[in-house]
Amino acid sequence: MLDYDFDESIGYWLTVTTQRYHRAFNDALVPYGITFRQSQVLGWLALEGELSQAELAGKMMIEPPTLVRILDRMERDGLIRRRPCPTDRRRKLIGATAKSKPVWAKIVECAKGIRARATDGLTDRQQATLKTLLGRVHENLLLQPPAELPDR
Amino acid sequence: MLDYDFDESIGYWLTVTTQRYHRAFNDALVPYGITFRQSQVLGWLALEGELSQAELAGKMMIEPPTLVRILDRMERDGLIRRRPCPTDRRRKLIGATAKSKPVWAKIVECAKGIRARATDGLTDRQQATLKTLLGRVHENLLLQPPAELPDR
DNA sequence: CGCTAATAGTTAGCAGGCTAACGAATTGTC
DNA sequence: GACAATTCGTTAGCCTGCTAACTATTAGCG
Repeated sequence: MLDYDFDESIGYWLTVTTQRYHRAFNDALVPYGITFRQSQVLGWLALEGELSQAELAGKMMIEPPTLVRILDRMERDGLIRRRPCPTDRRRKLIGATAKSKPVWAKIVECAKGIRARATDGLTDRQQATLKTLLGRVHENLLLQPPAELPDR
Repeated sequence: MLDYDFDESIGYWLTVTTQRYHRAFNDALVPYGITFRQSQVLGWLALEGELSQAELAGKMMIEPPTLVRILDRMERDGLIRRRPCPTDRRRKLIGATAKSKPVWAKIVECAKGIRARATDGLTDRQQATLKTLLGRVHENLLLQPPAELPDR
């Protein structure tokens, strides 16, 4: 039996921690009928104003087809609006509706609450270290996989 | 406009880093026709031998209904076997098939490769710190959410 | 013994992640 | 100006995550 201890792996800890984080976030958002990803869409729109789907997908680091259905649901629920771009008929501009404004206020509350829970007992310095280390791992994995060696 | 900077949030870095990790892992496993979660199933079976679905779900930290379909696909592909438990007719014991053995060897290779890529440039001490901090965040979020205050 | 409670696995339904492939529109180039 | 390459949004199909609700079985307790 080949041994590989999942418990010792960075991947294991990334997986379970992120899963917990998303679950906590989504649980906290249930009363407002919204999800983690949907809240992130509203977050970017609040920061940047109208964005095309490609721009939004880029900022959220997800693929465009993934975003399409998230936006479909949000449009169905009246949280966002798709508007044809006046200068490029391929593009659609995504904007937050008036209905989403009060929801966004609640999201910020939830986000701060979850963050406080998540970082309980960690110093500011430790939190900064965590972000730095995660950033490094992220960057490492962004690079192309090592060139295909003619292995075997 | 309420401001909440996603880029500064621990949740943001957890999300994007874990996503990259899973994508890299899944990409590396494509040649073997298997996924990250499926490889984890084989990992636990290699470590522990036969397990019931509830035990397996517990170790993988996912809900039983999520595991059911993962196992359905693995059974369809001949990687695992479901066997009725002789002493408890509710339970089914999950075991790895002979066909999965060579696949498991490949998985270990992939896992080590991804881990090496992910931790490139990090000292052993930094890797340990990362795991410790992730463990703390995970533990924090495992606790019940703060008792419902009669807010508003 | 018998009834209730708890447990194991499943199904259904929803949200989200990906790739491949496609039509419509724009850009670039000759 | 016309044709190829690129970009944008979408659809289809697969895998993974959750909760709620169901069946079958076992455990607990009077």
